[in-house]
Amino acid sequence: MSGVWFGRTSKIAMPIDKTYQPSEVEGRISRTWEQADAFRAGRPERAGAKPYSIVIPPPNVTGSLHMGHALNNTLQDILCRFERMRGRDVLWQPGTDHAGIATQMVVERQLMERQQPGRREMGREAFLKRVWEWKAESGGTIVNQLKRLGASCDWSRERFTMDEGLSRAVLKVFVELYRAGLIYKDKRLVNWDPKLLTAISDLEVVQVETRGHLWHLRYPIEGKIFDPNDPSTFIVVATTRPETMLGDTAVAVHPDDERYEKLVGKHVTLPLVGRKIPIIADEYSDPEKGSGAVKITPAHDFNDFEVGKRHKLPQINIFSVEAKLQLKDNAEFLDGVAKSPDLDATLAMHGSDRFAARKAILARLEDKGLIEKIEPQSHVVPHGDRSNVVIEPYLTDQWYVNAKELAKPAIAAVRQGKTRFIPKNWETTYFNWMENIQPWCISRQLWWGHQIPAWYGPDGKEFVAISEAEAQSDADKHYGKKTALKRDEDVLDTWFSSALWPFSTLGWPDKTRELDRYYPTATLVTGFDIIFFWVARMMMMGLHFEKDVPFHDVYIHRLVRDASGAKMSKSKGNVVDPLGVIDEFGADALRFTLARNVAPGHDIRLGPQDVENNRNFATKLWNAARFVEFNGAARVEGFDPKTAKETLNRWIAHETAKAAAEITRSIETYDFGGAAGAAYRFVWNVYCDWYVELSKPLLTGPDGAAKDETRAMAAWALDEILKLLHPFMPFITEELWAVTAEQGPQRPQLLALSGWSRLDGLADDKAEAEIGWVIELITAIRSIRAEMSITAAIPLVLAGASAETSARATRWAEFIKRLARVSEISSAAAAPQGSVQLVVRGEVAALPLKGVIDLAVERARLAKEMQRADADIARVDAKLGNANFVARAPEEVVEEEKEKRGEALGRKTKIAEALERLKGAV
RNA sequence: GGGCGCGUAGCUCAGCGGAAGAGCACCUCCUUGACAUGGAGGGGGUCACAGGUUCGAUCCCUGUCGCGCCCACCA
Repeated sequence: MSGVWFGRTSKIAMPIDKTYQPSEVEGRISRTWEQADAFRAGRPERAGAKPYSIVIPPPNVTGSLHMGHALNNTLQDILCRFERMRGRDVLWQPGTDHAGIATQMVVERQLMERQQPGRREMGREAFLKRVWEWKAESGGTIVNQLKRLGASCDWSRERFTMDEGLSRAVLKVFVELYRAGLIYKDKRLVNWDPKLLTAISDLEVVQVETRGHLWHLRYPIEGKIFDPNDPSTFIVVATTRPETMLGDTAVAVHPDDERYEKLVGKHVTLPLVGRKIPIIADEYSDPEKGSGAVKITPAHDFNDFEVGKRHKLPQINIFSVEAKLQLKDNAEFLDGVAKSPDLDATLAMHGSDRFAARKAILARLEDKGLIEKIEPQSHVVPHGDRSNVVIEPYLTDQWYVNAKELAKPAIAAVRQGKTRFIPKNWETTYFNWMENIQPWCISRQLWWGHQIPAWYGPDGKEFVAISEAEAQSDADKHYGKKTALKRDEDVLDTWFSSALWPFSTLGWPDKTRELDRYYPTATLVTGFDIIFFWVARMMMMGLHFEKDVPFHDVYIHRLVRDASGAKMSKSKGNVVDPLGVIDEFGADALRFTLARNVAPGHDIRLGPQDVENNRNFATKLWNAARFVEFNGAARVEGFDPKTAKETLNRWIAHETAKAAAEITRSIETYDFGGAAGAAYRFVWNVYCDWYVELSKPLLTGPDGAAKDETRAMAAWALDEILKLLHPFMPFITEELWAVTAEQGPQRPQLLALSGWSRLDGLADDKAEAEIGWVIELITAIRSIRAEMSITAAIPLVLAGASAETSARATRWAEFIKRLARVSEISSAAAAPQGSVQLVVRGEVAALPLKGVIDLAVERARLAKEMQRADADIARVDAKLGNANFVARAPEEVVEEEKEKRGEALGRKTKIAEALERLKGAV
């Protein structure tokens, strides 16, 4: 058996402190876990166990723990600890992501702040060295924070997307996909970030609703003399981006648009440039939009690019990489344009930023009467998710993955149920995206990342290989002589390596034992926001390279918001730091709050009030354990709850089994909120509120078999509670497990235990009926006491009670007296005059309060109850009187209604008698 | 424009075909030997609206209104 053995050697001081102090306990418990090495996958004692694996969504090395991480990892930890306790061989694979753009930005910012030479000044090699240094210093932060949360990852297997093994996987995947024709280089428009100076993928572009304008421009028709007052001398095009007009190479109208029929085939003279560009007919042009004629700028617009290809239009790039006008020495721009004063003025704008250029161009067009009108218009403008600048469609050479091809098996796998999403409706989202997937641009003009394994010969021919030596040898063969090669400078999209995570972390491309044992993984737990970025791509890569899905279940959770439902953001200043919450309330309270608040279809709100409440829950549990300890309720080796004789003990065993079943079922179905809620109710409302209270007379009473049994049962049920709660609240449960271990046989750590509660054969309806009656009776009496403000002890008379009830009353007399503050219990044929009469499970309990109670108030109370009984009877009668109901409803339902009728009638009779007797009292 | 989700107690949410639930908040009372980070009791809801299906609808279907998210779209 693994793990540290607790027992008399434990250093924990007894007795247990009055309140639970997470800050004192958590660090110590963490260390014992580490010593026990029980998070390690593949421990010898679990060699024969079924594996269960989860790969962590690798946080950015730049990151520090935020609430999203806290939620995500709490849920994974619940699953891992649960499965570990069920005896599975659990691998929770941890690691971090190199986060290309984010990390490069962080280090560049640091250089700037320290006024050190920038990236380009220091050069690639020195800069990368610097990033690695930064990683060595700061990269461990998030891992340590995850440990504070209690994440039971196999830390011995921690990986980094740029470590040696994973880099090897990346190389191999790239080369193999290249050779299979699934990775290729292409010159087309990409989303270009003019601030970060790199291409980004479609997914890294966020569309921002912006209030802008629609400018209607007049393009003079060739061969006519432009006259602002004569529409036949020009054609109007509408645009939101007038500055791109310098790169226009056509004007398109719809083929069926009669307004422009005669103009098709003619040319216009592009203002400010003087270029003659054709008026073409293309269905892309929408007669409903704008003027119905649209300017075509193939080098700066995705749609225009396609139109340009169809019509073999030239592509004129007018921007530099920084999105400044690049006109001088721009052969494409100058090609076929005659010198003119207008052109000179345009060339003078060379180097101006795109937004400045827009203003300047509009001013010049205005001067010339070339603006027909300006309409306000709101539209969406693409922004870079990292840089937050406007993204420019830009014509460059980039590497692409043929995602359409790779998506096919990934779609099929979900259709066939090999991978299922929880909640299921995310499958629709997945299909929608996968079925319309576009080529994935994977090259980035960055330095930090996996450099693309492509080398170029002097003629630009590419050689893709796993190593430079191999590429060189291919090149030498190709050229027939030793030829100097130049390596592609770009690196891969960070998500490229993340896509391999489920198998690269297990040692792929080597055929490792881990790969064999833990792939496919069981479950992926992640946020909906990275379904496309990550989940879909892991599906594609996993299926392609391992011929199997990377995970069977994908559990998708939503966002953590603040108490008022607002998204947490630095700018709003409403970010709740999980570490701060842990410091204040403990990791268990935070975890339990997150788990309890998870609700499918809803974001998770997290307020301090919730965490505090769950901290209180931890305290409650703590004190229950303290109570058990005070009363010498030590665990008894081999105690079998089935052998319990005391009804109370049989009842708590029954309730424990019920709770265990509910919690188990809920975790199995990923209903974390349900599981945590069931645990909460069982611990607080069943064990603490009733079992502990009802057990007091037994525990403080004289020694005897009943006392011994109750001690054993109290300890047993507490143990079960600790187990059931451990996945949610690992620290406090482990601590209490250790503390209670001091009073009884030695045992391994909770975490290492293979002993999840499977409590069969403990159901006991008889015990439930008896204790249920006791509880309801006590509750009813308390209610009357509170309502009537009675503080003194009062007698209880059971009126016309059955033999069974009388017997119960005798057995529970002491408990009822104590908990309901009853002075004595007697039986009578009928309730004494002037008493309050309570109907509890069909029996009348009378409180003789003549002189104490206000008879009018009591009459009103009974009348109200009578009304309720009448209403119940009427409702049931209406149903049973309905021939259709009796004929069509299922037999059980009809039977149930009849029983309800009987119950209600019985109740009514008792209440009527009570009222009658009350009259007599007056 | 396409898709998804949500409107249930003051707030956050369960329930999803057979008599409206929890936690918090609120009100009243209580320092009794586990716990005031506590205990006892209580008030509070035409389950968004309108139709339909059904013996029966908070629950299923259709529509309307409101809220949120995702994808696509710089004429």
